[in-house]
Amino acid sequence: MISEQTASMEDYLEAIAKLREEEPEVRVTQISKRLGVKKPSVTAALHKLSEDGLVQHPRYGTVELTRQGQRIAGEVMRRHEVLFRFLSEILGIDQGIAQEDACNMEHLLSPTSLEKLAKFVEFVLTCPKGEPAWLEAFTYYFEHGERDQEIVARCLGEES
Amino acid sequence: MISEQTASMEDYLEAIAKLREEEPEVRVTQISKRLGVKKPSVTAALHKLSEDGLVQHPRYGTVELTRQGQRIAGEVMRRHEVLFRFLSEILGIDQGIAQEDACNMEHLLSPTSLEKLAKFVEFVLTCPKGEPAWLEAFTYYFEHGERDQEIVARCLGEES
DNA sequence: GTAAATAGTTAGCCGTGTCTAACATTTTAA
DNA sequence: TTAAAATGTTAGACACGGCTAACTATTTAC
Repeated sequence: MISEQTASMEDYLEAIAKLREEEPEVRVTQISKRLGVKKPSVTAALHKLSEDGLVQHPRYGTVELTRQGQRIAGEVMRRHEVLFRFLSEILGIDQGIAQEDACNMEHLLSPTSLEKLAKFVEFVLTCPKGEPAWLEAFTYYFEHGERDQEIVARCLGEES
Repeated sequence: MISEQTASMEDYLEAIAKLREEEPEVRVTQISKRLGVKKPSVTAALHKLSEDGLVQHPRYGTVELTRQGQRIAGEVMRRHEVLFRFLSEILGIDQGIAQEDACNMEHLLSPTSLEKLAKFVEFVLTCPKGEPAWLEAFTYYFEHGERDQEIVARCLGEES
């Protein structure tokens, strides 16, 4: 079966893809360190991913993603990226926490929500004149617990 | 240990709390139907939750949340609510999908992100004159793939 | 070229959460 | 009031994903 990877298997694919970007060879030890799991867990995971046709991994050898594996890893990374940017750049959450939350949620976001969220982030961050005023207004609101009256006035005034 | 419920355990607590709101008595069968799992799974889960002091459940009897259980269930429901409103009311995602995604992610959102997101939703949806213009602009952008020029003009014009 | 260090695997365990099949209890209704 | 239906539990299995201990293979350095 190809469909329905568990969250963890996606984590492995993602880790392998990222390591591959950094180094020419990916080995069990690297994956182990990156994910913070012991080496036997990596071996077991690679075994499973091999069965599913997502990685190639000769005994005692280096790890390569198959085309399928690359595709899935790419999707996971995209979900991560979108979530991370939303959390950090729009909500203004600390990058460390944003990374963590993105890591946790990246396996669960539906395609529908992903696309909407991606567009939303894009929409906000590519505003013709930099960040829109309301984002600044949100920061104020978050920090002070109430609206900045000047911005409210503008908001009301712009009603067509 | 009280800390660190798995996602599933939180699902059970949430289901019990919701059922409790609807009916005076909560039984294994109801939980089973609501979560789409078989009854032995419910029994097993209740056993574990009992051990953790989160539910009370006499053999063959009805299920009650302890104070602790209620507290955790409340937190889960809050996370669900915030995520759901963000997805459905701000991103405009179909309610069914929004419920599903909220269900999946509600166990993973950090407190920091939760509070930020909650404020964000509140900020957007309590705009003094109903939904702000940019939300409408986002819908347009999502549907047409480009900005509504009139709204862009307004956005640029409002720069102080 | 061989011994030590490093890398990787296997075997076997644990905890979580699910299932089915079989059994026990409680409720309902004839 | 007792037989049938509904409800709930236990036992035993499985998949996932993690761990340690012990083993094997490969690499490095002397």
